[in-house]
Amino acid sequence: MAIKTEQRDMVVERLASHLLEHGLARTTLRELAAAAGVSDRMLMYYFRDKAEVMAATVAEIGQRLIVALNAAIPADTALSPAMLARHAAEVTTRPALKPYMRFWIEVVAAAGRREEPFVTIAALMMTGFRDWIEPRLDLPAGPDRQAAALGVIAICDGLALIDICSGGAAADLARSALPLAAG
Amino acid sequence: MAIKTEQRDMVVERLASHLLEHGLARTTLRELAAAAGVSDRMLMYYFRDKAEVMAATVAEIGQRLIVALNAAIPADTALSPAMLARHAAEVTTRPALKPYMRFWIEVVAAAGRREEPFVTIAALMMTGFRDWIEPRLDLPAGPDRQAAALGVIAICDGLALIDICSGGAAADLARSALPLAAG
DNA sequence: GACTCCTTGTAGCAGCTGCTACACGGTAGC
DNA sequence: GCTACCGTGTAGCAGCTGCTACAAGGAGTC
Repeated sequence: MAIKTEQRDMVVERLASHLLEHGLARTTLRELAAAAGVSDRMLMYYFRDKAEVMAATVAEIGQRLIVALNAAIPADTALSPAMLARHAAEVTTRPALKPYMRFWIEVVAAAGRREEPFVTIAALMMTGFRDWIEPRLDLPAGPDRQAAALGVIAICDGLALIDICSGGAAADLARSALPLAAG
Repeated sequence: MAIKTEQRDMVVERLASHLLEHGLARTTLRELAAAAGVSDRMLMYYFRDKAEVMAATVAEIGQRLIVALNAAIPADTALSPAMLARHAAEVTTRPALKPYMRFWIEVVAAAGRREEPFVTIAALMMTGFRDWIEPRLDLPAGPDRQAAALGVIAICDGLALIDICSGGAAADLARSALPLAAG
């Protein structure tokens, strides 16, 4: 039993890196198995089906993103919504985090077409982001702080979309214009 | 020849409605053909390959979105970036336009994984949005106006993402917090 | 040594994928 | 009437998809 769970964890780690690079869609079991260094037969031994593979891998990627965010903006930070948004947007548009944002948008797109397990995962990850942002805001807990956290998320995600379509320079422009556009 | 182009146009119109409802990914030629009321054989007669079908259909959907936006916010509008963003975000979160935003995010996700024809189409559509927003801003043409247009797009897209993951109420909350979060 | 169970390779299935070869009726031009 | 070409249906191909049946190696237990 130990071998199985250990192998499973290793597979998930490798798959996380692979999906971050190659995207969520158009993945086949054989491709995933090759990327994980196992046979597709074994993938179905470690996991019940493909959906379980994807769910575990996306969860792993979400965790990595949270870890990266923690490293950039520690838990004892206390900023105004505008300052945190500015800081978070600067972090999420860094080259190191761009693959995560690209991947996150793919998850949302899959959730938008009501495809499981992505509907569930997207909602979970959104909750994770809110729980990460809220304690870093210098606001008392409550509806206003929740709304501010959602505002910060909307800003980071909107900039990520611009970045994908028009590149980093356009995203920087958009970021500079946000105070004017959202005022 | 006339019949062919007429049929082609009709197919594109029907496919646009179908894709808006069912999403961009996981579409097969046979499914598309059934939705268009023709045989898959004919689909490949009207179009060179599946990519051409998708490109034409996505372009049609983009046009419909622009038409809907024009109806809501006419061309002779002249608003401050903040006011236009507020107005545009209110429009794009309406139930009638939600499918378009959901679809747009799917296109961006496909572009993010560098999948043609979506890379090209996403860039084109982004340009279309900018060209739609800029003349509706009460700013002189120039870099500042371009940046402001990008800011408006980032806001609308960010809110669309929130809407997909957490629902309309959360998107409304985020919208209300934007002045605070982007200040 | 016999037994059991975890782990793994081989082989393959049924269904779907994008796409195509081929045939054939209709219509326009001469 | 003949030819040429447009439009369309039938049938199917080669490759891929998720998933599985079967068998067997290996380690531990008695």
